Amino acid sequence: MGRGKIEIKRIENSTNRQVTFSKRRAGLVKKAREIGVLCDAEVGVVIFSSGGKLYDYCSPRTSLSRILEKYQTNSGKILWDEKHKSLSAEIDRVKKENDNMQIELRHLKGEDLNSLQPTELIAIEEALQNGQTNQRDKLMDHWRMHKRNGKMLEDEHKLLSFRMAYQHQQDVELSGGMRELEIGYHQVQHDRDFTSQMPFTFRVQPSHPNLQEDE
Amino acid sequence: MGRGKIEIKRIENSTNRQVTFSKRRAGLVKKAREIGVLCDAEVGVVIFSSGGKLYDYCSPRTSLSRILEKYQTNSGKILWDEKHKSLSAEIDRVKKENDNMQIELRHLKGEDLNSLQPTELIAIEEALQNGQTNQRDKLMDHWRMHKRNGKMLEDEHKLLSFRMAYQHQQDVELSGGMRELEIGYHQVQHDRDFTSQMPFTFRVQPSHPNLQEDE
DNA sequence: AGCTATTCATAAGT
DNA sequence: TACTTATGAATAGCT
Repeated sequence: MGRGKIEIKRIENSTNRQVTFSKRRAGLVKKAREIGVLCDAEVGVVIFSSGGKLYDYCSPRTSLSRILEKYQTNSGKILWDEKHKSLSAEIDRVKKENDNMQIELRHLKGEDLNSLQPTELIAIEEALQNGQTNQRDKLMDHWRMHKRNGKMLEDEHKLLSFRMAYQHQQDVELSGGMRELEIGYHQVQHDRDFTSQMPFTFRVQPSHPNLQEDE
Repeated sequence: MGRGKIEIKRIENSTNRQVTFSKRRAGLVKKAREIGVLCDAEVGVVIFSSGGKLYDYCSPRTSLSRILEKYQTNSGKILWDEKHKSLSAEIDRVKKENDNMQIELRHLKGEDLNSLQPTELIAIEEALQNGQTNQRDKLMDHWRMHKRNGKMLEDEHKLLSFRMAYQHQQDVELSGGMRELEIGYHQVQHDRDFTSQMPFTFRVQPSHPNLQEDE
């Protein structure tokens, strides 16, 4: 119900997310109010934005505390006793989530790779490649922006130039490191099915160390 | 929003009221779920039908009790006993840790980079470079081991060869993308202090697309 | 904050 | 009770 259909998943752009949050929060509260009036129901709504800010609504003639009390009675649970258990469970859950993220982070940083299979290593490669592409695009954006605005400070200029030159050097070294592969590659070439699947010409780039400097 | 417009006031016909209640309750919960997912919010909804029956909803990764607890903390309406406070504090601590890791992960994967300064982007670059080096070493280990043991299965052989050739291609492409930098680099060369710090000869590697194939 | 083109939710009808 | 559909609402993308 907008100019386009959207997938129900976290909105990555934080401005859009904030705007959508405001609009939908208003919509949700309106709906809550309407069902209360139309159907003679009691409704309580509590919303925490991702920034932790609290918003709430409850039908007139009552209060959230009263609704909560009624909730306790009706659900047959005593919230405050239950809370204990649920808090502990919550801690466990979040800690587990932490552990998983920790592992993923380690892997992306190249740690604890020993137990991994080639397939898993390749998945990591893909993530890294992807991250690298995005990061470089962004750094290049900075470079271009500064250059265009002509207000790149001396230090920033140095930093960015140096850095991007460094990136290039790293790429060349990585390329070089693959030289050993040539041997293996020739073996592979005998396999027609495989070579026909290769989407590119595989060629090692020599560094041409004897080219003259520019000036 | 139906076959006709309706006034927002109590529906007198009890059958209609009941039907509308069911439909709108479902709609309300759906909206609550959506805002939670889209905007990364925590939502809790409590509804009592006119008959006094209880319905509720709360976002996944939390519980109604936890939401209510947070509500009370935020609204300052009820005092908590110390034990619960400390549990809550623990949760907040762990969740914060969680959020930080989430952010770091996103950054490494190249997401949410817009707000970052060059310095921060460079830190990410270093982590990625490092991870990449380690990951490739490890993959290369697999390759070598299999080759030495002579027991590389056909499929594994293909996978590894193909992958490492792919890596090389990616490196060449990354190198190519840096060509624009030459202009900026020449400016930097005038700065003696800086160039003397550069630990390498920076030179753009052309792809030599017109080289002949082997054999 | 407003403005629409669109998609969505739902009041009636079956 | 559940399904269908004509309509009014909600809202995503823009400005």
